[in-house]
Amino acid sequence: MKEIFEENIGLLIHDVGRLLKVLYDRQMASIGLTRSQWLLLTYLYFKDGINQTELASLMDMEKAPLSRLLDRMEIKGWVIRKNETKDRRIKNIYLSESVKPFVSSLREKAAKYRKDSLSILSDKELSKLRDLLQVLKKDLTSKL
Amino acid sequence: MKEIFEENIGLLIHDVGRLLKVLYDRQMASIGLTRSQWLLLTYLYFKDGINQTELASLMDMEKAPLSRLLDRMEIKGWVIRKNETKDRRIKNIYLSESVKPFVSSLREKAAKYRKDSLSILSDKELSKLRDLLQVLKKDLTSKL
DNA sequence: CTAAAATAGTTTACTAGGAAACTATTTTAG
DNA sequence: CTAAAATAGTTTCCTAGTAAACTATTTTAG
Repeated sequence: MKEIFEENIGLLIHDVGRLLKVLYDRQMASIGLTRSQWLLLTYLYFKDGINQTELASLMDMEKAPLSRLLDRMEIKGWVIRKNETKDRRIKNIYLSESVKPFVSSLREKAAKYRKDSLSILSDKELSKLRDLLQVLKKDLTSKL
Repeated sequence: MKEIFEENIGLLIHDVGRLLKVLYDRQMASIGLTRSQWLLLTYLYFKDGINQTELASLMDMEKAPLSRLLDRMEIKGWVIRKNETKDRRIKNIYLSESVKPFVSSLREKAAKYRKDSLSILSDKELSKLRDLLQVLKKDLTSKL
């Protein structure tokens, strides 16, 4: 009877996503950096100074949770919000100076995790999986 | 630069899972039944009277979030907790009488949603995707 | 120029998940 | 038989997501 649920792709995706997240968070617990937080840092690594609306769109998330994520990161001293002078509604987000030197080593750690966590699949399988997920994501996004 | 993230399978899975959930919840909003709640009902449909520990294990979730999910469902009158008389630590979970007649029509609705939401992929692709996800889930579970 | 609309970000209320500490009960070891 | 260990479920604290209402600011239409 459990088979019924193991056939359900939606649930499988949900479960695999949850497992990847839990394993990631455990691995990185020592640094105290969750996956969402890592993702934020990585975006900033490429787009330092981006504003919240653009960042939310890039990260495919709503502005509300991003705002709270930034609160937590700001408290930890990883990022800084700076008001734009020309348009005072806008806040630009920067990696804090103290964190910058660590980001690339964080990225290495995350890359290693990523590789390990998916090592059960061959390169060919991974690329097939990626293709299928990209098609699905695009289609689902259009239905939103 | 966004490409870097579109290649990241972990994030893709996360996004697709989120999208499937949001679309499901929107579709079912009229019934007021979220996906987790639907899943719970479906398990009970097959395993009425199961206890919480077994249910948690079947649903692949911790007992704590299950307990809270049951609280919400009990308030809505969908399910009932009954104490086991032989071992008073144990609580068995039942579909409420008023809900039983609706569960199979809920299941039909959910099946239709499931089919529609994945219609962009062919049967062959879906079965490939399912296979890959199952392998991944099994491997990740073993790493937990 | 000013009132209305749009935009950027925040707050609040909700569901949902994990981890750890806790209570009540039952089982087990000595 | 009793003290310790194990088990079932709950509570609390955290992160994270959606949706909707809100504030402050800027843009736009008349």
